[in-house]
Amino acid sequence: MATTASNHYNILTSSASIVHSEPGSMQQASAYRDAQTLLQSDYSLQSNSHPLSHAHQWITALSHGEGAPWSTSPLGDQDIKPAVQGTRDEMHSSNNLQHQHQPRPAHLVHQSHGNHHDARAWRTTAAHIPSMATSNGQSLIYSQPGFGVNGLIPGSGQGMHHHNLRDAHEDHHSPHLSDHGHQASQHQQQSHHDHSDEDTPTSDDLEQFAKQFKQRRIKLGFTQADVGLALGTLYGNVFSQTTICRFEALQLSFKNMCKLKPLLNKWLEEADSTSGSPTSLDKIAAQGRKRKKRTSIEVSVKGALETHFLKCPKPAAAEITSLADGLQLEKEVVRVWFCNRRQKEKRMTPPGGPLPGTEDVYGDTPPHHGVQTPVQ
DNA sequence: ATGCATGAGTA
DNA sequence: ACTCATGCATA
Repeated sequence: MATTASNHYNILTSSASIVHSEPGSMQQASAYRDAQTLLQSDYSLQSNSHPLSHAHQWITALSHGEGAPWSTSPLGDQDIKPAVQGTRDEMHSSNNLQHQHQPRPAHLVHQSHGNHHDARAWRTTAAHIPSMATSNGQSLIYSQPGFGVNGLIPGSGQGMHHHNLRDAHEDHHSPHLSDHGHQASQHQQQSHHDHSDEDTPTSDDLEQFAKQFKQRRIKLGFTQADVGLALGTLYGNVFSQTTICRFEALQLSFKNMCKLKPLLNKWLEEADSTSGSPTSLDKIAAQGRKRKKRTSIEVSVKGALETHFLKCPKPAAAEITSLADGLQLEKEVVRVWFCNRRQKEKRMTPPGGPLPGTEDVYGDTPPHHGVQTPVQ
């Protein structure tokens, strides 16, 4: 095993620039951030080559037992996003990249499981009409006075103010799922397009937005990390470079994308209105937690795991144990691997391509995906 | 850009 | 023990 995975927990390794900041002085670590920043900018400017290309379709089909979180979770559905045909869109702050998605015929929702009413697929292959059109305006961005700068407040005591709004659900939206792919199943749409931002974007919307977002962000000279921090000063929610990156690459769940979009949208506005503000920021010092060192799994082992995943994406504890034993990995590592692998499947841009016959062989975890989306 | 990890919320 | 949102650390 090549994994450096010895049970070795260390505190803050790497970047020596980060020293322990004591409660009160959280202003260092800028060196670290800067380094990251530079690195990021570099990457960002390069073209991201991704073999991903296609339209996405997430058929969220949950597994039997655990399926159907939409009906119970406070946030309602997870990936079900019935194609909205409201022909309304937003996010045109200053671009002309929008497409117009016209009412698609109900995304052929074909759920097959008699018992589970979950599988719903909504493709977005739809024809993007290159004309902008967009009948109504949008401007669902509400700016609140108080923050002049786009989260890039120089030294404004932005030390600590992050109230978690972790559960910012988009609420509203009827959880009733009519699995029938009958067209005309159009309902539950906001009937007021005045300003409200309570519209559920379509996958296309998100895709377009993400694309534009990245574009603007780069033009404005911000790194993904910058944005993450800015969001913190704007909303109180700080996000990491990772999250911003995933947003841009559509590597988040649909629900997550929807949640982040408004925030990023607002930032974009602020950002380009204040395109010329000093950019001083600091990192919220939140260290001190021991984190297990990242285990690096050998490629061969990874292959084995992948194989098992295809056979059984949701192995039982016992199975995990034996698997771990066979691969000489910690059980926990294997368990987490599967969790992450499953989560990966649920992203907007699922991994792997059209795998031949490896779809629903396990009939439990319905396949959702089949194609991917072009990410830039 | 991504792999492995953490933790809150659930079932 | 899983899902989900999120991030540190790393390639």
